[in-house]
Amino acid sequence: MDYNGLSISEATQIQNELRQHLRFDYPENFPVHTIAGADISYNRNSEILYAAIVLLDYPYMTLKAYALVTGHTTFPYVPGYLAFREVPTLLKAWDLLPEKPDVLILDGQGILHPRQMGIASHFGVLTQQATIGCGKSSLFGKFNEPQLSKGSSEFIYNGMEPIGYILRTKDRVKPVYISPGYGLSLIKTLQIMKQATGAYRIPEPTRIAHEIVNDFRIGKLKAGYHIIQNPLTLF
DNA sequence: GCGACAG
DNA sequence: ATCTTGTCGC
Repeated sequence: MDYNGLSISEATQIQNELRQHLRFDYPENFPVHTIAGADISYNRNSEILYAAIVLLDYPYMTLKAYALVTGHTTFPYVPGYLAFREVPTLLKAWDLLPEKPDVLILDGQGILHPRQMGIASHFGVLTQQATIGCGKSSLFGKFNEPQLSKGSSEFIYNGMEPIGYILRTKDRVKPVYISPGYGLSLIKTLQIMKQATGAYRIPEPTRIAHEIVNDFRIGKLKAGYHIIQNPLTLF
């Protein structure tokens, strides 16, 4: 499965179709015992993508396992269409997981998107997997600056409707942008992301995924599914 | 028309 | 996203 060769207008049509399948009504007592982070890495000017999905237990955030794969894309990076570039390779890594996590965190936006179809929503609609988008910068929406202390947040609005949060994950450090991708409510999304945040700006699932995918890209780790033998408590 | 613009 | 050294602040 790939989106290579698709035009932007065709991609927009696909987003408008997929958005009809969005839902955020998974049970309020939705059990979360495992959480995963997904990330992509690549070399400049290369069409080869490196993907990692890391599996951690929740709420302790201990790394349990991870899947590494490479993929190929000719779809360029265009703001608003990141999913068409990265999702196909992420799905390859996803298929390698013997057990799926309760929640998957993606590097980018969920419904915090012009058509409510950021990468986390796109992946979620395709897989029916509960997902959350966690971006390092803003793509869409209006908001006030949160207080400087860790844990402070403000709603991000699409007009009058709150569709995500700007969350300060560390004192006096640039905030991150959180939104539901698929399945989970706004409030549950924020609660999970606060719990998944440790001592660093980037919440653990995404931070660990980024670290591991880079080790993969530079040859320190090999493709495939890996189980951690000595679980390291991250915090 | 102008500015903004995930990774 | 990646490249890349020093530097400012808590």
